[in-house]
Amino acid sequence: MDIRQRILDAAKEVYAQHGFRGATTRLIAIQAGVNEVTLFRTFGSKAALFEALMQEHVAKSPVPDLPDNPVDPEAEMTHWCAGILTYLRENRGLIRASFGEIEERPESAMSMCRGPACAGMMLTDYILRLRSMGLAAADGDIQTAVAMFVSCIIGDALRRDLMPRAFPPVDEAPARYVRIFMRALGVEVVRRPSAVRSAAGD
Amino acid sequence: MDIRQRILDAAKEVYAQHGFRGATTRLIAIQAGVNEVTLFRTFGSKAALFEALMQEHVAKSPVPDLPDNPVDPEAEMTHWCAGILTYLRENRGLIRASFGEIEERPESAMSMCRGPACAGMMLTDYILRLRSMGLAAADGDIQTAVAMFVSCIIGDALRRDLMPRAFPPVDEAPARYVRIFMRALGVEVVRRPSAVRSAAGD
DNA sequence: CAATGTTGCAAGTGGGTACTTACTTCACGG
DNA sequence: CCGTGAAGTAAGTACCCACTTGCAACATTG
Repeated sequence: MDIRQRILDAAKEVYAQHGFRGATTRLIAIQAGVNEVTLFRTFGSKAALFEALMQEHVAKSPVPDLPDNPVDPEAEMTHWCAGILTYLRENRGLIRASFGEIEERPESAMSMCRGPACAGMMLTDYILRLRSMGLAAADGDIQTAVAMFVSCIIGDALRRDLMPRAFPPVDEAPARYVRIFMRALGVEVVRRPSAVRSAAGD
Repeated sequence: MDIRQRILDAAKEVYAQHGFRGATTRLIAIQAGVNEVTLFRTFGSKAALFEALMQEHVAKSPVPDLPDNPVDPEAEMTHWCAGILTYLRENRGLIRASFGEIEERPESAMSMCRGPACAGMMLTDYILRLRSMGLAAADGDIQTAVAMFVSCIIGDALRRDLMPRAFPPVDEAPARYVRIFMRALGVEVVRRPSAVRSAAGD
């Protein structure tokens, strides 16, 4: 594989585990299987390496999307939620480390926020569509409900390993979160023959 | 003030801003207004100092409580929520830094989790009391709703400064969160002459 | 085969960090 | 007024870190 990419991957892993200060160029080089000097020849400095790392992360953060024409809101939101959860869990270490260094390196934390911010806007739009179709209550506090939902997903991804008993089982979590969210906003459960089977147990 | 306490306070502040590695004994000593040698004479080592810091933090984390006999659930939960939010916001830096270093220093992150875990249990008990009084729906998924609520509060406290537009206004937040939470669990709004005025705007 | 470019290796530089040692200063109580 | 203990000061030790330099090994290409 490309040496540049190998170093970036190594940096990501080491940074997630040890933070910026703890991610020494030596550790990164060892993890990447290259010489430390090669690291400096490729990126110039540790700061430049991490700038490249953050750029790469923002460039390839895949937020799944919600359909423009809702058919089965529960199934659609559950699938969407599961996708985001998976992504956040895979990058758990990176996100946690970045948040922990907000005060010293705000840019990297900002990079991590772009995904959630985007997800929140997508969900808001989706609920507005549901409402205009008469599938959601007219008096729901959408902004707050969405904020809660997004925080909930982030919280699950970042804190589940610390306090596992505080969360519903991994495989049921997305469906359960969506259920609560729907009830809070008065979104009706649509029953149609073609609908994907509900993933939520009861 | 006691020199020991001054060092502890300084360590807390510097740690919140720079993390464990960044919180050098030199910085802490300057912040505390004492000589670096005094720090070592008092605590022995940097590690011991931070152990003491975490112990102190756990010892004095004030989780407000919910009444045993609910009268006005909305007002009571709103007040409780506001209390927790205030506490979490005051310790935002400390909590974020600890979470960021989970991989390297799990104990400190664990210390930070005791508060939220406790809060979740209190809220669960409270809702069960409401349900037994017939004030909450019998079919609500309490565990999940509580998990969402706790994540939501933590998310607000830790991420509001990063993405302020994603949250309801600070002064309205507790009331709004509680409203959504109540609706999700089918908790009825009680109207009594003696009840505290609802803090939630609509 | 020769020139070139990429990588590894060994060593070093300057600065920071945790922690120590030896000495001084100073307030306080007998 | 003298002894004691708590605090400051100065200097040093051993180590780690980002980053540099000079050179050797090797593959690619003309």
